[in-house]
Parts: sequence; structure tokens; C-alpha cells
Amino acid sequence: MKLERLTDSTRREHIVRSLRELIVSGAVPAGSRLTETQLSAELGVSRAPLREAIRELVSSGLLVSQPYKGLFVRGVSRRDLEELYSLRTTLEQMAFRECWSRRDDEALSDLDARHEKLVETTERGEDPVGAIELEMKLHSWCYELSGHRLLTDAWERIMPSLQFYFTLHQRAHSRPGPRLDAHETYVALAKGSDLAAMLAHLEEHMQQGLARTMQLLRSDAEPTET
Amino acid sequence: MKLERLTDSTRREHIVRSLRELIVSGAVPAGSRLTETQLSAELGVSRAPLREAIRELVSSGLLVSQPYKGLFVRGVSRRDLEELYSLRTTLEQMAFRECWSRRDDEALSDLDARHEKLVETTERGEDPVGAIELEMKLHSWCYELSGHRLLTDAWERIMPSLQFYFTLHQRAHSRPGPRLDAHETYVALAKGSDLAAMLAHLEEHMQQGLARTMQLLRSDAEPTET
DNA sequence: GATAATAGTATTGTCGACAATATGACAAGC
DNA sequence: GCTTGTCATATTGTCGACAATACTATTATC
Repeated sequence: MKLERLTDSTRREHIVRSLRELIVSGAVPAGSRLTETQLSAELGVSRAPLREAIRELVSSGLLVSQPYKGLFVRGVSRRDLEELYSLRTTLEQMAFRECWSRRDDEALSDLDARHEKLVETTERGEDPVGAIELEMKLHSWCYELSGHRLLTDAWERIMPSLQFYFTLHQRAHSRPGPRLDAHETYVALAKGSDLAAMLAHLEEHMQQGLARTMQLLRSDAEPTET
Repeated sequence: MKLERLTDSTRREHIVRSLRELIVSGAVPAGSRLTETQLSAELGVSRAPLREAIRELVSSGLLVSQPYKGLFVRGVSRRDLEELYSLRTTLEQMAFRECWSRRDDEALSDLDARHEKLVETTERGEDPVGAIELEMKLHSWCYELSGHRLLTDAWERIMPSLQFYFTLHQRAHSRPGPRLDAHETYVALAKGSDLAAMLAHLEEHMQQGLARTMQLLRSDAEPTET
């Protein structure tokens, strides 16, 4: 029997998850100023593990540290979104290529199962924020399928920012951000046999997502820079 | 006038650079076991900033942390190399695309200048390890040219591992690892006008690099796993 | 002799206090 | 009025000590 690694032993990991959740869910709005002292008091931990957790969030772009001034929750600017989408497109295309060259049918049916679960949750419509998280996990699963650890790591790094944006988006328009049909398409793509077509479709898919996103962004208040 | 930001104020940053240098240069061999206490004594700093530095190196894959056992300098396995090269190829192709769509002629001539400097240093042949570092910087410069911060970050994360391997390689065979003509080609590529050709050449270029590398690896002692 | 309990040791995880640093307000001088 | 120096304050950076944890060797027991 293989044991699932218990992920939560240390406080540092717990803090990372707590803080990420707070930011990504929008509970702490973009642009907010935080300080280590205040956080350590509120979270009930000392600053040592807190600082290590913060570094991690800074490294994934969710927080910006301005030494001796404070920590700021990073907003998602237009430019950030463009970069996020372009890098993401490149990474997912690569993931597709890797999956395609492996052709692991069993894993692909697992993908179906996961997709099914996502659809259920989303259609019930109870927990839109949770649905976004599930969508992220769906993509993560594809990366894991590729068996490419470095690639997966790269995705995991930009994922929180993406999730952050989707949640913002979701709150602003109280409509399901990510589209169900898009997921159908995505899963179908991942299972496709014509690689070139898959890549082209993915690219178009992403560009559409970005376009829709940018359009909505234009009607929002200008998001926080840096 | 725009001032360069002084990068070295804190100890954490200093430790990161010191440790990275020690590992990447091969002064601390792959597989070595390190402990926080020992390191803090040797480096003359307390464990607080040291731990933060260590996290960073773990995150970039140079160290592996085994809680309550120690820190281990990560070797570069065959599989690691494949992943490193494939991800790198994807990222550099993307960087090329971005640069190409910008067409910043001034910046491209800067690239020439940097290349010139690299050639000088390498041809003198005094400091092979330094030459590797210069090569890394040459690539970094291309990424910066792309103006894509996220992409550049992704590169900066895998760069230390790559540099690590090149240095290992260099020491093992005491021959210039990276090839000068390859740089010529690379710079020429970056300045090219036919994007599709550029991408194809880059891919071939990378595959050749990986092939040569794997061949040499086969003759080495099997590098440390995990 | 083999096995399980146990104490000892090495290592990381965490904490509270202190030092260093940057910032902003305010006063002094030109 | 504008600059410049100084000082108080807020914040991060660092430290040394202690607690928790996991590994190891030893011992006791069957």
C-alpha cells in the first residue's frame, strides 16, 4: 500500500494554504497592506514560519514585499493577464504534447471521471469558488498526466494567480467565470489524436478566454498595478 | 538617470548566492548532506535567514529537504536532464516568439555586445566556470528582451539546475561544455527574421545539446538520483 | 538469537526578544 | 520658500534558546 503524504504537519505549510486561500478567495482584497507582526498575531503563529510562508507566496506572485513598508496583495493588471495567458498557453501545449506522446489510456479515463465530478459540482452551482478550484485541479491533473515534473511545477507556480483572477472575476460578475462547454472542449482536446489540431485548438481556446477576460476587465475598475 | 537597484543588502540574499555558488560550482558535490546547524556555523549566520535561503534553493531544485534528516545537494539524473531540456526548449521558443514580435533593434545590438564579451572571456579560457555563468546571462538577457516577466521568472527558476549540470560536465571532462559556435548560432537565431525557421533551428539545436549531453552522461558515473 | 521497548542523540520546527533599517514628520538653516 | 538635517516610529531582519520530532543504538525480554 502506498501512503498519501500527509501534507499538513508543519505550520509553515498550513500558513501558506491559509494565506493563499484568503488572498485567492478575495477575503483579503487586492492592494491590501499586511504586516508580518499583524499577521503573526491574527494567525497565532510566530514570525519565523510566517516569513517562510510569505516568501513562498511572494515567489508565486500573490504578494509583493516592500521592505520596511509592508506586504501588499498583488492585483492582476492587464499586462499580468496577458503574460499569464501566454505562458499558460505555452505550458499547456507542451503538456498536451507530452500526454500525447505517452498515450496513457487508463489515465485518460481518470480524467473523464474528474471532469464528471467537476460538472456535477458546477451545475449544482452552490459553490462557485470551489468550482474554480476544481477546474484548477482538472488542469493540474493534465499536467501530472504528462509525467513532467518540472513542467508541473511551472504550472503550479502560476496557478494561484490564475485562480485569484478567476475568483475576482467571479465575484465581480457573479456569473460562472470558466465555461462548462470549455471544459468539455478541453477534455476532448486532451484525448484527441491529431496533435497539431489539438495544439491549434488549445491556442484558439486560450485566446478566446483572454479576449473575453480583457473585455470584462475593461468594464471593471482598473485593477491594481504591481 | 535611472539607478540600478543594489541587490545585496540582506543576509538572506547573500546566503542564497553563496550557497548557490557553492553548489553550482561543484564545491559541494551532488549528494552531499548538509544540516542547518552546520551551515549556519560555517556561514556565520543564524538559522532564521538561512532557512529562508534554503527554501529558495529547494524551490529551484538545487537542494532536497528531508525533514529531520538533513539537506541533500541534488544530483542531475538522466530524467532530470530530459525534463530540463524539454522545458527549456519550450521556454526559449516562446522567448524567441516574443522577441520576434517586438523587434527591438537597439536591444538586439546590445545582445551582440554581450555576446562579444562572452566570446572574449571564453576564448581566453581562463575561467571556464565563469564562462558558463556568462552564457547563462546571455540567455537571461534574451528572456529580458522578450519583456515577459513571468517567462523570465520561469527561466530563472530552472537556470541554476542547468548551470549546475554544465559545471559538473565541465569538471568531468575539463573541456568547454557549451560550444562557442553554438552561441554564434543562438545569437544569429535571436536576430533572425524567419520565425518558423528560428523555432525549428532552436529545437534542433537543443536536441543536439541534449543528445551530446546524454552521451557523455552515459560514460560518467551514474549521477545521484532523487 | 531474535524482537520489541526504551532511552539517547541529532536535526528540524518554533518562539520571543532585540537590532538594523527605512520612512515620514518636523524643525533649523540658507 | 526650499532644502537639509534630525528624530521618532513602524517594520522588517536577525539572533539565541527551547520544543518537537524522527532516527539509532542499546538493552531487556522472550
